[in-house]
Amino acid sequence: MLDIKIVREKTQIVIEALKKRGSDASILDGLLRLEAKRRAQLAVVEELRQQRNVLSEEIGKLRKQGESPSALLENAKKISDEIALKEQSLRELETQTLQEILVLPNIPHESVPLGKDDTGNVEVRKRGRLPEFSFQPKAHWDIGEDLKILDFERAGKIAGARFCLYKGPGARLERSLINFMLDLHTGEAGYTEVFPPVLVNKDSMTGTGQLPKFEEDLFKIGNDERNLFLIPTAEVPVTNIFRGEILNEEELPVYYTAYTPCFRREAGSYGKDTKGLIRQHQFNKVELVKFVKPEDSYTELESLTLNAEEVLKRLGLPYRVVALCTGDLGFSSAKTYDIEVWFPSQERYREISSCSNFEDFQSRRADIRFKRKGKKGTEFVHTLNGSGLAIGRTLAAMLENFQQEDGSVIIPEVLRPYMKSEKIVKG
RNA sequence: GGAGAGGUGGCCGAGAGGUCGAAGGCAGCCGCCUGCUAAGCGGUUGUGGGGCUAACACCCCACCCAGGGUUCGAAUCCCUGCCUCUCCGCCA
Repeated sequence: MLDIKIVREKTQIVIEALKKRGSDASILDGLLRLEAKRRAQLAVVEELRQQRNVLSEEIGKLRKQGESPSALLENAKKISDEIALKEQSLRELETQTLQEILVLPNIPHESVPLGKDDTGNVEVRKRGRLPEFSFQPKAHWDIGEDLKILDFERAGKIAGARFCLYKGPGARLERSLINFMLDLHTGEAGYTEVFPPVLVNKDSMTGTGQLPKFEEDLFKIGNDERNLFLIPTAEVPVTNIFRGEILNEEELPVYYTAYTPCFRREAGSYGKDTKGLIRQHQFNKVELVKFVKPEDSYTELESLTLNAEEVLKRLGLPYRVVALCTGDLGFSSAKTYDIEVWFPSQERYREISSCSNFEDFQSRRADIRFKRKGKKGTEFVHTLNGSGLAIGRTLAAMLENFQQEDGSVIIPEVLRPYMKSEKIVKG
């Protein structure tokens, strides 16, 4: 959420930001009008409340002196009734203003390249050698089915489309990747491992920006009055760990890493990646989340991205890093790097991690603040997160990049202690 | 699922319809005193919003888990929800 004061006082900046994102800046008009009304009404209500307070105090004093306050009572009653009335309309204005401001996207950082869609994204670096094959490389779903480690058909029977049943070395590989990534991040990189709830309430979803705008992407538990949602990413529960809290300056930065399953409706992506592990309703992910001081957030974004890249480096998977342009930037993000891994069967890079700095956009929504030593008041922390990495996509990329002509798949060195084997073979 | 207890400032803890943003203690900050460590003494220290400012100061409003209600007036009374604790039952 943007600061209403900024929208009010630095409207031009917000208009520019919306334009850069390709959004219609005229949506601000209604908000500004509402906000003006809201403040006027607030002044009215506060003025009345003051009058009431003065009268009430007077009444109290008279009572104490044993005199009758009946003359004042009538007036006080009248003012009280009026307050109730005006408060009603103030509440309505507040609700409307909040609704409008919650759907405004974040302001892109000045370093974000201009562009209107993903064609405007800028490649920042490229690492690893693309594999060369003396045969026609297969798609990961064919490799997985031939090795009998991925069973999409039976998953379809159990749950439906966009689910997968992992078996034998496939299931073990999934687990190995989770453990490898968590071990890596909790090592030198210094992240603390957390394992959060994967069902969360509405406030949490609003805190990180999934609600109110993107409800159709979420699975909702409908037969329970708590109205919980399945998380689409660990970002939600982990960022909300500190919702409504004030941290001490010395506690920052906080680095968390979490493995969780993730659940997405994938509404509106019919026909996209219908085969394979790329787009599933349920998938595993190891997430990186940081809470930092504002002045550090952009160096923290660089290091967080490097932490995610390290996984691919150690696995030996070729990848590139892309800076998303203003038109492709996510709703809550001020700046995002996508990490994309090479898929030989598709002869292209596909997103495997998205590392973002949200600045104070999420922390303002979620009310996560910190206090500087010796300074008055509080400030919002900056939050960041990135996948480190999406497990299913990593597994898919490994199958494709490390496939052999005989249909087997070589396990990279770093995973062998987890897999207890060097190779996945048929049978 | 059943029966109780409770949620107050950074922490502990009073309060019980009026002058309570909230006693007291601890912690923190400022100063004094003391030639050791320590102790002692005085003062001070919440958050958000609005107004006015170049800014500070200042003024006002709100906040004692959350949301409603009663009342001229609620931390205090009533209702609902959430959370925590104890006991019983059930359960991976």
